[in-house]
Amino acid sequence: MKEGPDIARVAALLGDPARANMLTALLSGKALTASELAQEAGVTPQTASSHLSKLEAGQIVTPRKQGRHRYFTLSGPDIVEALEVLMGIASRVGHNRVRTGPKDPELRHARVCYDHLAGDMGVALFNGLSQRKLIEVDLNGVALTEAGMAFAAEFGIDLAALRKHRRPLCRECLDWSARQSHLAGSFGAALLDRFYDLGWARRLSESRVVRFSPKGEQAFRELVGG
Amino acid sequence: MKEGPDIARVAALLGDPARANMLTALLSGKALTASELAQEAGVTPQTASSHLSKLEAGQIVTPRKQGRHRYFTLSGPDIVEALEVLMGIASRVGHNRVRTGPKDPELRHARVCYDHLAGDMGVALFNGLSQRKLIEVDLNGVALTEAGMAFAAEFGIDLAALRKHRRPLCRECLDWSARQSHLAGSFGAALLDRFYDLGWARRLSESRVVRFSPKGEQAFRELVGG
DNA sequence: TTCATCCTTCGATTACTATCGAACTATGAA
DNA sequence: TTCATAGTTCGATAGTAATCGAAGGATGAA
Repeated sequence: MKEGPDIARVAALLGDPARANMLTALLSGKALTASELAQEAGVTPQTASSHLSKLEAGQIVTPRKQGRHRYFTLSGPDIVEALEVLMGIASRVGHNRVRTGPKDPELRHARVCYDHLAGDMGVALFNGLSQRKLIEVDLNGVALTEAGMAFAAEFGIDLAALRKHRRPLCRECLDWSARQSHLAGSFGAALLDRFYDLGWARRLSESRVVRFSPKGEQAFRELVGG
Repeated sequence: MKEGPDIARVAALLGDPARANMLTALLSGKALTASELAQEAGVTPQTASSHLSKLEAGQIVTPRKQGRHRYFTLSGPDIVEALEVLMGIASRVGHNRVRTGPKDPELRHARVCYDHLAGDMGVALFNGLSQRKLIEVDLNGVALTEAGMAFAAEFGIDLAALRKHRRPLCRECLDWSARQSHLAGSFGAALLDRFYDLGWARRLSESRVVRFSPKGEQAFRELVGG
């Protein structure tokens, strides 16, 4: 008997640990099967199935059938945004999990977090840009500086085009392997795209690993180190 | 035993109907007392007290003691953002409440939603800007057009300054009295500020009502109608 | 001091829902 | 067909948390 859109229903769907684990796994951008999600969440397939049907009914995830598998993805950019904001709040208030990340050293080094760079190199990128005063961190979050805008143009990123979309240019995203921030938002995504285009790195198929070429890693170091 | 920041804890705090009602009420930007929040949520003071201590422990709200009252506010801009995103998702998937809004006709006409204009005039503003092609709505949300940027400059809004902050320029916010969208985001807030500065409108103290002067309303109509 | 108001703490109840074992369906492989 | 794998449905259990009545501070007013 109150106002407006029903926040509680949506938030409750994200508010169960098992479901939150599944959704966090889907933040990688990869479509995952019900069994994979069950394992990610640490529950049995039956339980996962129950959760997934709830998430599906609430239009948080979208299923796609393929053979005898059902692949799930997040149902839209607004879901990604919600998860990112919630991660930001959670890390601000100190609600962190104990485990520090995946064992695979390649994953820890450089991987995709939805559409931007995460892992040690993601953190290095964030810190490098920050030290070079291309981005600025304050209480309200992250933003590009004047110098950062000039850099973007020079690096081949069309900021005007990015601004056409609702998505924030810069967002801080806490890295669960390195326990530090890396850069999300449309600018973060655009940077990774440029790395691909420039031949610095490529994404391994069927994995979240981003592999840099020796030349690419060299160039990257100059970018963040200089 | 999983990764990163604990989304579930935060989301669960927002996922209870009573708490969600309180938080939605706080979106007005006004500090509210525990009793007021209890009434907004439709629960007894004891229950509200329990909820509020949880929200406080989770750093979702911040209390301020004044006499024998305790005033609560949302603890940061990230909380506002989270609520707005969740409202967007909820309205997208059709999770809406039954009641359509406050009875007070002045509140329905024009009121503050945190820091931007809501109510019938908020909706009129959104539609007017959209018809004049100053803003553009697509699947990903709302964005300023080229013409919109020119308009902003002319109207005395410094977009470059707004872009310094993380907050998105434009965001759609569902209006619970009119059941239509109005404009949130830093641009939406800046517009309302200009209305104040130009003397078109003022905010009644101790209320969410925005009262336009006759001349102001006239000018507003030209802005959105032309 | 006495009283009223605002809010909290305590305890008991109730209702919900996450969980898993067991059994069932559907798809693909041999 | 027969078997294995992926996923779902059902039913029972258990743990959790929302709720409110009753009682207890704390603050301000008279």
